[in-house]
Amino acid sequence: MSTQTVSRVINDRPDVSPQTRANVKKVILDLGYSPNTIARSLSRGRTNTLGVVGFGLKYFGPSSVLTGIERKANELGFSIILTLCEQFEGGDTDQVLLQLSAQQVEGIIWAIPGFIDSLDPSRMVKEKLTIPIVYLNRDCLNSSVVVSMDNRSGGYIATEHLFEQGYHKIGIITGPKTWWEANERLIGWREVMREKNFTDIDDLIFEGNWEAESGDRGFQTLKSKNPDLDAIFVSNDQMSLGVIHAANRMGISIPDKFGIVGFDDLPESSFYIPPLSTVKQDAKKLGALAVTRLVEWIESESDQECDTQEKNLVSPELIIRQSSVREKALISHT
Amino acid sequence: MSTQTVSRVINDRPDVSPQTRANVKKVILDLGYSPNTIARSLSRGRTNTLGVVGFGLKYFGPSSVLTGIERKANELGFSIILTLCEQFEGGDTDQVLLQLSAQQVEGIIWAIPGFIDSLDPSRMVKEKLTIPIVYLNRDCLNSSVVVSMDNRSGGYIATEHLFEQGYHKIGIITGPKTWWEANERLIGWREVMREKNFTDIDDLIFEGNWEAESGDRGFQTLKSKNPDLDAIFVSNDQMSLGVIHAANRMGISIPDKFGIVGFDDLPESSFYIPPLSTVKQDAKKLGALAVTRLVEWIESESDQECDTQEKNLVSPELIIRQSSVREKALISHT
DNA sequence: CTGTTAGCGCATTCAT
DNA sequence: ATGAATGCGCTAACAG
Repeated sequence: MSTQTVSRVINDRPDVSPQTRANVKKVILDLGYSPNTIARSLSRGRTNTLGVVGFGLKYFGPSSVLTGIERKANELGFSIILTLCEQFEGGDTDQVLLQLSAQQVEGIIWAIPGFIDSLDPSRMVKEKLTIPIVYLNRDCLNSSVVVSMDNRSGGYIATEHLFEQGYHKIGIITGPKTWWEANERLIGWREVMREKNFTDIDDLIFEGNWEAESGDRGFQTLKSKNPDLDAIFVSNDQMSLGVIHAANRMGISIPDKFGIVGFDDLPESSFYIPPLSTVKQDAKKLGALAVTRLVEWIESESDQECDTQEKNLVSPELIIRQSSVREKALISHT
Repeated sequence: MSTQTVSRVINDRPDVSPQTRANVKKVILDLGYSPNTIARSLSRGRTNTLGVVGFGLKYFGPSSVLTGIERKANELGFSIILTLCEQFEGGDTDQVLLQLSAQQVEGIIWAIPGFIDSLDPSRMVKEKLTIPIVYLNRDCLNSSVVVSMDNRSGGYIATEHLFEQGYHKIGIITGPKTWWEANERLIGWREVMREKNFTDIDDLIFEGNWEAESGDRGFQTLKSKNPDLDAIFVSNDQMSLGVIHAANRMGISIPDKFGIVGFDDLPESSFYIPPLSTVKQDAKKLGALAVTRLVEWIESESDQECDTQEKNLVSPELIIRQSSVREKALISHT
């Protein structure tokens, strides 16, 4: 019995007699044998492995993205090698990319949030690497494949909703301004404000840091600068909680005197007091989409990088709960 | 120039002349060459790769554990292949283990929460596999290496604290009773109740599902069964939020009329209203510890499985905020 | 249908 | 200090 025959059986090749095939299968089962993937990869020149570079799993969004990535990759027959860069070690990102490349991943998902002064891989390294890289949640300007949440539209619908509910002066608490996502949400807000003919809106903007504590501070700051402020679009749910906290402490009732819309739709945000209206992003879907695009690219073999940059936007959805609705109609927890 | 010389340079072997070494290094840099890890693994018989099997990243705990695992593995020079089993596909776990083994991981971290009717790998497969497996957060009874949070002690200190604060009748909202962690926290609570000479405590127990919504239901149920109930130990922070929500709706003021202690210490739980007292678990540390133990085992070569089962408990810490403190002393958000 | 030959890229062992 | 031979476990290409 030669190794080839075994190889054929394992790979379900047609050219084996049913007899031998059965025999081989039986022995494989008895021995508990499983083929060495490493050797197979070396021989085939394909690893069926994807590299994922993330920024940390502290927040719900990134965790969901990763889940989406893993599930979809698994479904398509790819394994995931995970690397997390929590701290901003400059230049280390090149190292990560090189390492992944050395491990022969067939493609990379770069899920580091797009900073303005970013810890991106250097152009030099990127050009040397021939592996497909799909970027997540960042600017579309360059010539790479980028898959993103439509943060801008999210900011827009949130703000628009607040106006529709009869609030008159709407501030924003942003994420750190170096983050692409934070900026996009801000732009969405700006668009609505422009349409409503607001000018001189700088005093309506507070830069938070994604943490609840900064939402608390943001509310105080904005409210003191604008006593007539009656609503805020808050760029994530954690900071929204901080806002609720501060409003509560200051005796400002939500949603009667003050409206809030958050961003993310954490599982628990429907249990805030009051339940939080928010922009829901389907991060799992985003992750899955990134994998789909990446695998398409890998499978296509062709070196053509980007064809459809515009199709890679995932739309968020406005979830209306009590924190932004003055009428007493909506009380159910959805 | 033979491949050997290059190999020697790459692996920092001493027996190369400084001259050639410099040359080779230069060329490597110019070419942007990096060694093929796959081939190296095949040749060396070592992959420097760990397999991690998780259950999902929906909650803060598992995400933090994974972060801890990745960071520590990276530090020790190991890569991580991640597999997530979100759904209970029975028997599939064997598949996962086999797959990981085929990928030649040098060890596995099994971070699937310990269910009673568990989706554990089958004994058959486990015995065939010669790879070290470290289990996370589960029972210590068997002969494997297990690294866990000390959930029991967590339940104990939380409950004890509530009594110390002058609450008299203390219920518990548990996680799903099939989870080992949920059970352990319950046991901790039971111990205190026994010490306080409570009998017939079944009506003080409500089984939740980790979600905020079940905390809400739990509070209502327990309160209606026990009108004199004045505190609950809630087995995670999300459910605690549900409890706060329900209490608020029913006009029961916290902490004056009712005390709550949660479990986890989510980043935002200090911004609940009121800020939540909770049992903080350092999940990153737990993940890191699992990796440390696993790598020790791998490096030790010896087939001796477990030496120090008892050392692998990580202690949680009680964080006291307002939800369990009647005096108005503590108002800071820590 | 089955076996033989060769090679994936590297590292170990032994020569030189 | 360097090079040549050999093998890791598997598969592709060809031969029988």
